[in-house]
Amino acid sequence: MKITIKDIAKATNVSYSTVSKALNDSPLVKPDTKQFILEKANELGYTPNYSAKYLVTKRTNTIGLVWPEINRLALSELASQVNNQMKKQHKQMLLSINDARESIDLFSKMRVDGMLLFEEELPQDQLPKILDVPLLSYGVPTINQFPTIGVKHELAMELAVQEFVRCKNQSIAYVGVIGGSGRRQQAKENGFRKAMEKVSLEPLFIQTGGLDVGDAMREVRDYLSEEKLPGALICSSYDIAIGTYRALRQSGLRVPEDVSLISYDNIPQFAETEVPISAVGVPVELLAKTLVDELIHLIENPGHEHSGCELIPELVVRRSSQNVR
Amino acid sequence: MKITIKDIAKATNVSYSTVSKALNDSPLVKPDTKQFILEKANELGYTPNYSAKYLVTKRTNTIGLVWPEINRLALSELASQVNNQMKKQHKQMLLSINDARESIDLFSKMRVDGMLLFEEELPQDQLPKILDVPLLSYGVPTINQFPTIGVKHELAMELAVQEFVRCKNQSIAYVGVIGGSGRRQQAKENGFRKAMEKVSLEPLFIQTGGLDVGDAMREVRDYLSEEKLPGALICSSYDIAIGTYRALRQSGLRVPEDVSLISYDNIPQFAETEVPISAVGVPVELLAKTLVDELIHLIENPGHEHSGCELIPELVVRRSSQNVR
DNA sequence: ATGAAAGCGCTAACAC
DNA sequence: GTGTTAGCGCTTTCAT
Repeated sequence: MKITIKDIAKATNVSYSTVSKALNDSPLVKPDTKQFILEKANELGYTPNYSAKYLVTKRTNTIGLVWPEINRLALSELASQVNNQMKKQHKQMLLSINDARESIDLFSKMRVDGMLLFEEELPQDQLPKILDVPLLSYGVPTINQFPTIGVKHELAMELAVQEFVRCKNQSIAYVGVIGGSGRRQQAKENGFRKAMEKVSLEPLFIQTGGLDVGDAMREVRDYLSEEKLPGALICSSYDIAIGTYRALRQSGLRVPEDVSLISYDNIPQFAETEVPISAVGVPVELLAKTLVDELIHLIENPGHEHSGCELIPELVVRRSSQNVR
Repeated sequence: MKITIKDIAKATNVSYSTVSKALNDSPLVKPDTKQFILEKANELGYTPNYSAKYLVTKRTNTIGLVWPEINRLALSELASQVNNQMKKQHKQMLLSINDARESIDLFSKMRVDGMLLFEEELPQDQLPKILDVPLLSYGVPTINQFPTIGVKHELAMELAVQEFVRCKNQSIAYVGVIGGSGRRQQAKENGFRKAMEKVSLEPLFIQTGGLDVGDAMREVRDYLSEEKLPGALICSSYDIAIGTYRALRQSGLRVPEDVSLISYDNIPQFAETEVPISAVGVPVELLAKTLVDELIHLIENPGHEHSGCELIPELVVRRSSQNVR
């Protein structure tokens, strides 16, 4: 049924090793022969078998992206940009949207060249400790774990808080998952606490319980019905910001006239909301490029584990925070 | 470096064929031996090599999802539900977010058991005609192409138009890509034309040019600045609906008081917008289940190609269309 | 119940 | 330049 190089060999009257060389564009094959073989291969509808190839080369040229939480826009944008970067490096990227354990397991068995992990709910220490495949995590760097690219979340939160303070906002709340198990979320929350401490303000919190747009919308709405709303909100992600905004609008509150907003996640989509939303975070292209470069470094220099780094976030001011109280 | 069954064989003093049997839980191996081998394998950190396995079994138990447009929420929800269904069927799902040609190519070389294609911009006839791997498309069924699961788009548009008519809306516009090359979008557009014809109303159009939230927001905003807005809008997808809604709000228009809205895509997220949005479409779980069942059928009954079917859409009325004019 | 050996499709020495 | 061959890690007859 399936065409193999042996079939091509038969059809062209050369040995199958010559076919192999021709297909791999080896200089050891006479151009005419090569040409002829290639044509025949095409004609027969030959599709190389990557499994067989891998078995001898030990390279799949494929990397796996472990991405359990598929519908978070900021990560979707990151995934997309990572994919572009990978293409530039001639690596194929495959995604798995099962939970981290399962995905890592599958990719390991597939023998991808490397893996990228978007950390979310699952604490890193629940993952397999030893792995034969290099894995780079986008999360929170720690010792004795996978190499990790992180973000200086404390600095991000400082930038946001300082901007609010500059605009004379004293009453600042953090909207997001509080006390959850996801390490990126924990880091943001802690960053906020420390940033508020630095300016001697009392940190306020709105617990969303989850990371979906709907979680934020529900919880902010409930909060509004019971408590006095702070004048300034720092949302922990794009989706949280969208949910928060919707809840505010439902209650007739205007942004930035009644409430100022700054969100975490530095992605262009914030410019395209009803009211453009100010944001802090590492620019997504930079994040993508760093992740890809670092992973490829890891693949090509095994053992050379430097445990990762933390990138510098930036503040992008848009309309949602433009109101001096 | 990497542990193979031969290493386990050595460590347990059995032949590697026995190890193979033990690892595959064959009844031909004595329970004690099996147990011992399994323990040793675990201890050594053995990870099966799927490539080698495939080479002999011709099964990867893996299906590939070709999904070029990653940040469309409705498709992201569908992908997620498809993944769940696959898990139930003990199939691993892998995604590729490169363009359709490249993704299909990669999955073919990987010899996945089957492929699922979310059709979008690329017309189906630009894809390879013969494929050794079964491919099921989510798009618009046609003869002489891949088997395809579609939607009765005309009926969907009828449901929407009729609902508007029932609420005394005479001025109805379709918001989406007009005259594009994507077949799903074409089908929606045509469905709208026919549905309007049936009720003898003049079809109006707002061209978004693209499928992103931002495209819709920009174009609807521009439209508003130049033309009189129709009283009722049918948005072609979730993202288009969100963009449209944002543009309306920016212009101070209220939904449904000033404008009524019904969107294509039957996903639960429509209940969680600022104003819950009415929608038509095949319920996403049904769509997911049908796609998975049909693909598995295709894999297990090669040659038995029935060219696909069109599912029945449903109307879900929410607040965005609840205004009798 | 266990082992020996063939072979899946391919690459990479090495020989000619 | 081209052919021969070993072997990658595994499953699967077929012997024992």
